Amino acid sequence: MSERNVEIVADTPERAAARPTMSDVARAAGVSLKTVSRVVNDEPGVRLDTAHRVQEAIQTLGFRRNDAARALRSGQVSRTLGLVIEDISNPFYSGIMRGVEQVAREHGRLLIAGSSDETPERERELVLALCERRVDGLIIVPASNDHAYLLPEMRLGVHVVFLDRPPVGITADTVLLDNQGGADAATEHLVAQGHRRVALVGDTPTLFTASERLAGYRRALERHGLPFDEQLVRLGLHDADAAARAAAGLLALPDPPTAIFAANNRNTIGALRAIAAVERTVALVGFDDIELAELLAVPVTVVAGSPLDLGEQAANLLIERLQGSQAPHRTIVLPTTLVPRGSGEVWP
Amino acid sequence: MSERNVEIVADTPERAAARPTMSDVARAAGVSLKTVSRVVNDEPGVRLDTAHRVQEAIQTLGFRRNDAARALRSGQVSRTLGLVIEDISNPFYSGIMRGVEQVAREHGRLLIAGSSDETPERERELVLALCERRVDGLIIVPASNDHAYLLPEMRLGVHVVFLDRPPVGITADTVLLDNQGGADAATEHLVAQGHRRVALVGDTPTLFTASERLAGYRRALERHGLPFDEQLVRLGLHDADAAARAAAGLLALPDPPTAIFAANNRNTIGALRAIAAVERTVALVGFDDIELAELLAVPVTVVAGSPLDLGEQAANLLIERLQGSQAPHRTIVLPTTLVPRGSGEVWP
DNA sequence: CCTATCGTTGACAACGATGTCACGAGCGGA
DNA sequence: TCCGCTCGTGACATCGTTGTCAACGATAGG
Repeated sequence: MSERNVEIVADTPERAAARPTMSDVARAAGVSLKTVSRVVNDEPGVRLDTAHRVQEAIQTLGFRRNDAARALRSGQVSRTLGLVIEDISNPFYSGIMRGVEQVAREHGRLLIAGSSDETPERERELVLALCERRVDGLIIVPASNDHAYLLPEMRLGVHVVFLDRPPVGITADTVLLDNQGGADAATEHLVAQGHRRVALVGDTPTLFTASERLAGYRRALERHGLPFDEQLVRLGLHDADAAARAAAGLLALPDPPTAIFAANNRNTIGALRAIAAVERTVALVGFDDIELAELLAVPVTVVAGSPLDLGEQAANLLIERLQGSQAPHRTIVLPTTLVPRGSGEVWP
Repeated sequence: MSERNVEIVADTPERAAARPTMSDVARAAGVSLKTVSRVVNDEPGVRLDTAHRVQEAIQTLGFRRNDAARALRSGQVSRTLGLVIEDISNPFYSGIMRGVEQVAREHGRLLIAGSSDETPERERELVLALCERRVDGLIIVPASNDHAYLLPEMRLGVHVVFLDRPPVGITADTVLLDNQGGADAATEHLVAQGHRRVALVGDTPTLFTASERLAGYRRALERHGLPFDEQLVRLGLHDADAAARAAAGLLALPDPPTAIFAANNRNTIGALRAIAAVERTVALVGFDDIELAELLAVPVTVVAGSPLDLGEQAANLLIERLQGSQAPHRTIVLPTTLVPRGSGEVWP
């Protein structure tokens, strides 16, 4: 038949050798399997020179403990936390992720993360995949509108902390922002500057955060005896483009608003674009901080919580549970801060 | 003060029960362990009604396959990719992460990620922890200046792809941006506008990306017969504040530059701040895109590659290896694009 | 001098899954 | 009737590690 055509290329990756196991190390060091295990795990009861010989064998063979076997044998500790967020590449969520990572690292754990893209099925898929991998615990920014599917998992010992939005249909540890308070403060700030027609640009009120912010907005208006004008409220805006169109619509009204409260970072960006496109000055306060806000043509005033804090608090709650805490479920509400930078302090 | 950090107490979490195993399911369904395994893995050779009974038992018991045991028994496939980047919360890197995640998902894999914080030790720590967890492969944005420590791992079958910067001391698949070309194009663009004194604000040239961009800058200057003026070159600037101070220094020179090339996103932000602080108009082109660039007082012109693409390409290379490709190591260089937005097209 | 104790080590089972192989029932063909 | 075949199923070894317990020599105590 045809000759084999051997191709020799410099730098071709080498064929994989077999990973050495503890037995291999034991043989090389002339000790028993168990002794190697003791050395690897810093257990007491190994003479120093024995330990030394084992260490050397580990080095030369390039041994690395097989975590799967370890996890299998000794209970289910994967030393891994699972994180499900909406979109890894959104700065708000990557900030959260950073906070979670920091705490995880302090406790010797790694992070498996995935984006749910705001779809319930993907959230479920991710969560179940994480459970199969036996993560020690889960932190979830919910996209789903029913978390009953988590009940069996939780009953079987998976600890879950909800972040940014509360779970639906079950109770669990939760970390939230003070959405109502923040929205109230933002609106209040605009009213205090003398604005009487304050518009709202927000996401769909089926989202917990969106409806809370809407409620805060209404609360502030009511407190000041201002009417809630449906014409000035645009909801269901999930991306910056939709928000920009909605804001443009607001500004084109016969009796347009003099100020806008944008209820999340994407809405703020949209509102900014719409405002930039008209001659008038229009006041703007956004919910969530945005990068470079202070370098914009008109620096943006925002109310914001710290994503890093959110992540850290959630991770801390989770770690407490992993350490055996049987305390009742808690909901932690983190404050928001008003950061005046200019856009909220203007008047037409 | 109003209440902050409100804690709302709800019900107490239940004590963990034991997770059911395949044996439990088998007992419940009145079949053997192996049959359950077949059902769970969609293997052929199970009668439909048997399969159905097993499915039911799985449902009622809340069985979830133990991935550790599975991985242990059947080779080392954790269906997980490891990603080591500098900082999860930096938009450039979270863009990369998103790209990697997308490809990983298409191939049924999850992502374990960690931040190296640009320190070699942390990179090593992370990489080794990931190897212990037997990730199928690694994608690394190197912080270390010597990757020989990876050789044993690679010999033992861990596939590694380097991203954004090449490895040092070993060869492996690598995905880079066209740093020189991009820097050249940025400088060229400024020179074409008539600028003769173009400054450079960059990171330390021990970083591969920084030195390449410096080289591109020099190349463009030389091509146009312009002198390389050391006074106009500020290096070693790793964060926005340092870059801002350096840029301010440049602008305070007796014969200041009329244009600045900022060699990464943090440098660009610093330069923007410095420019905003002086009366003069100063041209600016940045390397890497920045969010909201188009909404800034003067929209920023940049040369940029797509972080998403970077991540996707790297993940694709890795997946190919996992599927057994023995091809020689490749280095893929992705192009950058010049995006003129205004700041690069001004003249004092 | 004999036992009790200690420090060090190893033999062996077990974790929960998968791969191999063998078994019995049912069927068609000789 | 018997053989050979397929189909559905189960018994059992096995992956690499850790927990349990026993064995060993050395030392101390009675």
